[in-house]
Amino acid sequence: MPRVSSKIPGVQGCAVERTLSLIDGKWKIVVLYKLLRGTLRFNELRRLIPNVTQRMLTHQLRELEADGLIVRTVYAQVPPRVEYALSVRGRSLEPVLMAMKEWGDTNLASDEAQAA
Amino acid sequence: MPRVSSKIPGVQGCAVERTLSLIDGKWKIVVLYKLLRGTLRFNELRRLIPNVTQRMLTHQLRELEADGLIVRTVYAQVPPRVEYALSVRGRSLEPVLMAMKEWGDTNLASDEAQAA
DNA sequence: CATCACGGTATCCTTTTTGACACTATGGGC
DNA sequence: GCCCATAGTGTCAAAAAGGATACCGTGATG
Repeated sequence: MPRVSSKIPGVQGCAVERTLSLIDGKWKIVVLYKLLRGTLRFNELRRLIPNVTQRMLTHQLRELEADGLIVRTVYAQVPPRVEYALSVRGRSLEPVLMAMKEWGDTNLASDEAQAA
Repeated sequence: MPRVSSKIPGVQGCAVERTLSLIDGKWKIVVLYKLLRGTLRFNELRRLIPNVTQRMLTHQLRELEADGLIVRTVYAQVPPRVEYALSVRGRSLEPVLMAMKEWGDTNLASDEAQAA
């Protein structure tokens, strides 16, 4: 991911870039997507997202949390119980996710090389 | 960037991920942004995007072209003249870019740590 | 003759990101 | 006593992305 490019604040397009930097990361979007439907526990996410490793999932969740997009709730139990949910801010990303989904659905459907 | 994660097609959220993979890359979004306003030549883009190196700009433009988002037109002149413009497909990304911009404008404005 | 602008390439190196794999603590079930 | 599940962490290594720098050919300009 880009991870914020220009050090100079105020550069045009900065908002877009910064937004992108928050949802970039190989699994973040999927995580956000899954969470749109409701709170999930760590291993539920793991099962919903095949191929993601524990380390990666943890890492992405930590970044999403640090960016204030999700909320992590730990229940002091044994066995541990940790729940992840979208924060208000995270849920506000829904239009962005949806715009991307719609674009993808109509523009990436079945074919690959369709320039214009 | 993620660059497409799951090999298994049909995974939910795939469209979003693939869309993301197209606009990821440290400068792609800025390039697309600049091109929303009209055709630009290589060095015009360079001047509009401070900090980008020639190598990076070329690279990003090539990927955008390969993905069918922009169109590259070479005029057989000396000195060379190469123009870049959004393709129809590229322009159709406008809602996505705009959704990201609006989100960024309202959610990243001035502050950083505002969880919820 | 030397220099500039154009639109790149080629090469090398560093940083960032991702992945594999092992390991941890606790309590319950068999 | 041994294994399972939970929700991680730590270490190491590979791969990908990004950046710095130098170079190319041409024609006009000085």
